[in-house]
Amino acid sequence: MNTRLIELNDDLPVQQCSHDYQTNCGNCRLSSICLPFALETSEVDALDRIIQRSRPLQKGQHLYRESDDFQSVYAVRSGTLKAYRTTDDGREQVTGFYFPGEILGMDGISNNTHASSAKALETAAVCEIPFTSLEKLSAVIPHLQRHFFQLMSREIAEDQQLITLLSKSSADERVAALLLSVSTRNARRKLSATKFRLSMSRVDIGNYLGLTVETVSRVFSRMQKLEVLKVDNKEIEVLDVDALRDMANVS
Amino acid sequence: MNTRLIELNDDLPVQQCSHDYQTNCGNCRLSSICLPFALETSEVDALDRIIQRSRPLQKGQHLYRESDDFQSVYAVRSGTLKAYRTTDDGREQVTGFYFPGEILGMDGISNNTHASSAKALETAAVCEIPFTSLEKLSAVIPHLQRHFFQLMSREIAEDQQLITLLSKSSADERVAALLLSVSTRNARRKLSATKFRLSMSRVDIGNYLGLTVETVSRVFSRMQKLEVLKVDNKEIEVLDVDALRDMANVS
DNA sequence: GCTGCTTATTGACGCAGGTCAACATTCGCC
DNA sequence: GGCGAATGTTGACCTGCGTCAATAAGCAGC
Repeated sequence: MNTRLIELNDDLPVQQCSHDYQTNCGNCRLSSICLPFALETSEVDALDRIIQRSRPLQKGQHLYRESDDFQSVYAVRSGTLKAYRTTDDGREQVTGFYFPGEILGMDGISNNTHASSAKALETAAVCEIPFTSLEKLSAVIPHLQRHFFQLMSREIAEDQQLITLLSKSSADERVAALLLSVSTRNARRKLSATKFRLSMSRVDIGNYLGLTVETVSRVFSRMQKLEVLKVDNKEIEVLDVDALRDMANVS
Repeated sequence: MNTRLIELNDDLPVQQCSHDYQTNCGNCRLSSICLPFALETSEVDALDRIIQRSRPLQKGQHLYRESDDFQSVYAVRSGTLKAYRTTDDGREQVTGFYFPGEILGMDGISNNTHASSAKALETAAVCEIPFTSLEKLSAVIPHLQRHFFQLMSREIAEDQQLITLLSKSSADERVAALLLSVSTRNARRKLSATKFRLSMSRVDIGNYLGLTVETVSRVFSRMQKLEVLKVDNKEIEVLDVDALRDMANVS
């Protein structure tokens, strides 16, 4: 199995979309999230040369699938993706959501095989970073090597946080924690921290948090009744951040 | 805060213990688990030179603590350690158990601060691998760089498996999965896959699996009644591996 | 616009596992 | 070896969330 190239539906008309194919790392407004600060211009150019940009994924399309050959990691340029695994008995587990500037696919390095699948939750564009090229470049750009070690380490730390959430917290705490996570990640991209659209469905949220759809829905309703949130389907407005923080049990 | 050196209780008499301080990577019988196969003798020697071996940790001693400065990752030489985080409201979450040949501490790379604490569950010896030295060496030994990317990726993949376990599975499934994990890791070290001593307490097991002590205890009793296990306190004998696999829902 | 399909909400009810409590066993220490 | 503390087991009871079911609201395709 090999899906090195992004799976594209060739039946689609080649539409002229708003995504900028000409963007490179040097002028990308996400580079502050995606790249190490300390990189020099020449180094950014070297990185730019190995990165492949391709046509956006449509909603529902896969970027890669579990057990595909691992060739690349990916940086999200626009849209949202979810990563998920399928258990032996056929159930799905969402392991993460990925927003612009974030990197996914790193779980595939250990076996040369993707350990999870990645699917676009809405139209999404990614930068493909072939891993062998990245390795070679890392050996000569110390900052880049360090950056990738750090990115992987952060993924580990975040997974551990999710483990704690799943192991210890009530339904309210879990949903509150997810909303705060989305909120801070929005803020990092200079978007509103209090008013946003959840690109993922209630099913995905529940799956990610280890809850049923019904429970997620009830928590949203409860939070709305308590005037912590204003919920209009996928549009969320956080009315009381402090109350939300209290519910998530964080300081 | 800085605990670069392993925290030792200096009140203890300097005992002559059975651990071999003279071991190096070249003659370590764990190297097949711990190191990449493809390393040449000269490369192993280079690695050997940066590794620090120190006196064993006593049961209960910390190797590092959450929010300590990150300086090194560690390879377990003997004994078992647990990694855990403390939540904002003071609860503990065990995030992993580490057996001989396994590497821990990698979650500290991203912030230069350990994201978890590590504590010896019994007398344990570790090899300390200063991370900056490792980085420099990785840049000149491609196999080593790849190996560490793979190790971190494996940690991510394993955490994701735990996430799935916590999110979806019943108490029986969780305990069965842990026992199978211990069993296969023992087998990798040429120890018995069916008869072993659990170095962790029931509390730690429950904490790791998101269950209470009582539930863990009940599952053990149930499995004993079903003649899947023979349980004598920490001594476990797996009587029916297939049944255990069934309970864990794996093929 | 209408139609059928997917996604979200709400209510009624049941159960797996948490909580509390009593007791048993093991372990560290003098 | 004996004593106290820590750890493990078992039972009775309770509750948060899952399950099932009915209904409502979005949404894509025509």
